[in-house]
Amino acid sequence: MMNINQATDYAFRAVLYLARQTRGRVVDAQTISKAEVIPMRFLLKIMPSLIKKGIVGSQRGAKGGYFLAEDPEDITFLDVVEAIEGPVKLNRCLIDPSYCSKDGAPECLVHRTLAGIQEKLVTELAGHNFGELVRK
Amino acid sequence: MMNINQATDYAFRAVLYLARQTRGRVVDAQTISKAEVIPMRFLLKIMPSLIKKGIVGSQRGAKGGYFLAEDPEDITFLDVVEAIEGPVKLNRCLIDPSYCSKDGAPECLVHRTLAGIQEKLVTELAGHNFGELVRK
DNA sequence: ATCGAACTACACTTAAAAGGTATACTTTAA
DNA sequence: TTAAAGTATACCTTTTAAGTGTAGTTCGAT
Repeated sequence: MMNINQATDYAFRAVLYLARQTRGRVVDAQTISKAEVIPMRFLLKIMPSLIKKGIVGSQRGAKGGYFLAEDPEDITFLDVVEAIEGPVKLNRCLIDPSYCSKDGAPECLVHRTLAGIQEKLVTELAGHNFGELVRK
Repeated sequence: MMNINQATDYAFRAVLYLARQTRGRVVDAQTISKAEVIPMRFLLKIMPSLIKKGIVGSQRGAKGGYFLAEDPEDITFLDVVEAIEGPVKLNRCLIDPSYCSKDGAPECLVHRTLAGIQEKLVTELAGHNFGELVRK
């Protein structure tokens, strides 16, 4: 069914929430959790992935929280997907040919076609950023 | 990670195999299984889904097997994906809003954006057919 | 200094889906 | 009438998804 997972869906919404704040504002997890209806502990678990990717930053301790680390215009849907799920791959074979039961046969037209479709998908994901969403 | 599943991958290859035969030729499961390196019992399990969609036909009994029920030009990647996995949906919310923790709020820009991306993906999948692959 | 608010790390649990296998049955050409 | 071949259904095992628990660490405020 080809879907993004729940964690990514939550991440999109958390990033959009932060993108809507005045630049640099620090918001604590509970506030985001309530506003975006994301289970608190789950949010706390996925934020580090966004941090590692450089999308958000965090401040620990009292009055701590999260803030956007980049300009919303520079954060694409692809960035968030990759932060949470790793590289997009329509088919395992496209990343690791050892998964292919035809063993990465270069003549596999199915996989070559999927590779082309995947490229279009990646381009499309990279074509939407959070600045665009904030302005809507 | 957004991928199609193994069953769909096998289905692509089975359909391509049949598309490469002279039109209407009946090929039994074991032959397809061996040629395309697809576990026999698994292939037998997924073929009925292709039949229900009208992509392939079957003949039971001795000398039975499967054959392509349509012109390869008329069978798209989307057809096969939908036969095996059902409708493409990047996010559960896009099919069933009750899954959305924000409960299908029409103002959910994330989901609206994903809907647009999904549409592009569907178009792309529908843009590749098996006649094209056979000619390559 | 220290207390508590807030993030971090990591392990655990539960449920669902993926992937595959087994058994029994039906159809049909020879 | 029999063996070859697809069909139906149910089962099993492994992996992934989604979420929770526990024990930290950091740091602002007092």
